[in-house]
Amino acid sequence: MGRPRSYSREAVVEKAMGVFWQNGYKATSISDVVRETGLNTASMYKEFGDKEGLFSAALDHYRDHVIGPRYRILIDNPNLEGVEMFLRNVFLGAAKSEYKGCLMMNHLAQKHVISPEAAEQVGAFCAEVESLVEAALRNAQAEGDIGPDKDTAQLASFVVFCVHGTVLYGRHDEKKHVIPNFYDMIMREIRE
Amino acid sequence: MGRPRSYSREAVVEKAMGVFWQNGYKATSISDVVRETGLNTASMYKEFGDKEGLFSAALDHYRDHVIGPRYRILIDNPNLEGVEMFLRNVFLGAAKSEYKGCLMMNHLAQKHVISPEAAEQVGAFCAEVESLVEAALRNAQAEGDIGPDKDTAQLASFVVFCVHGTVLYGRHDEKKHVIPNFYDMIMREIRE
DNA sequence: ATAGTTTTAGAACATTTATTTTAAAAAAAC
DNA sequence: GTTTTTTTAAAATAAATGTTCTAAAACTAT
Repeated sequence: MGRPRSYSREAVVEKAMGVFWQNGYKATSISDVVRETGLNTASMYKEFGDKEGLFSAALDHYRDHVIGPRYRILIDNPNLEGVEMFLRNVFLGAAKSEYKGCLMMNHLAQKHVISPEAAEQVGAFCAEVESLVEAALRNAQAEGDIGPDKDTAQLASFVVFCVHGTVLYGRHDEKKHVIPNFYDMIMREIRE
Repeated sequence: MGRPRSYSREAVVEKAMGVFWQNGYKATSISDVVRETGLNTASMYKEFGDKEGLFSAALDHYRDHVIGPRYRILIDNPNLEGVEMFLRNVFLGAAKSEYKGCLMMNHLAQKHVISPEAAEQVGAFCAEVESLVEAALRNAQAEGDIGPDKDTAQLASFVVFCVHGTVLYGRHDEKKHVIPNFYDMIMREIRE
């Protein structure tokens, strides 16, 4: 009952995410978001509470709709083959994308610019993806696909760092062509 | 003639750099800088023109006094040994540092938050350090210290990415211990 | 000393920002 | 059709921000 809302929450979050991704938290104003989403200020605040609430929703959306799907293949194939497919996808996809960096990683160096809660979200995200990779690597080790002497935790850190950091460096536009080659380097690091 | 200034430009830039480094450009207010440096607003604007001018001076200072010295050893030893010493220093030093990331890299994902001129400065910096590394690697190749099939440009990209990006990831505090091990991985990548 | 020059402290200004309020608009319930 | 409920549009507010101005302070040269 009551007047029906004229917006879709998901569409709004999707667009807001784009603005935060492009500008960073602090450099994004509510006006920017309002302009981009078409949603008015009052509804914005009613729906998300405040700017931080909106950012938090954007982070969740990023996890669930941008990064999450890319890790799907690793969840379905928690082994060396999964790692391989995952990395191949990531580095081929990244080469075509806009190189805005990883929304989460971009805010890793700005932990005290965002709220403690958002920092927590970012930290949890890093831990989560790293443990996904490590689980796959541990299985690979158990199956004898990688050496028993390999430090899977360290390798997982390395992989996540490369995956979520390379794209950032890729923003330096003329270096785009280098990105896909990271795939070979990383796999060699895991295998040999 | 005239009243003598009560501040040292270099000391001011040094402190301003620290604030920008910690917060990022947009999240740093002139008030923050004034509070931190003790310098008053008028002198700030007389000396640097505006906020962008101050940030530009901070970037220069970072290049000349923070990163520059670390590359000294590579300039003096433009060969494999130089690369080795450089990386050892960087990764051992980074393990002890504060993990604020690389001031320049932190702004790579925020190119249009800062001014085009500052973006230019950041880009030039990346190109500069990369060509330093590549020069050393090319010499190493000429001297037969690394294989003739190695793509020195690509390796240089990889090294710079790791050097200036790892520290960023290192901010994820509990992973600090992983950082020093990157040294081995990178050297293996170069050598084998 | 006085005049001239530059820096300083801090008030002043204009704009932007995050957020709240007010009143009209659009639907459902009775 | 009136009441009730929720959303909306836009004005209003309050604080923060980038920048400029004013007048006093601190020095040099004459």
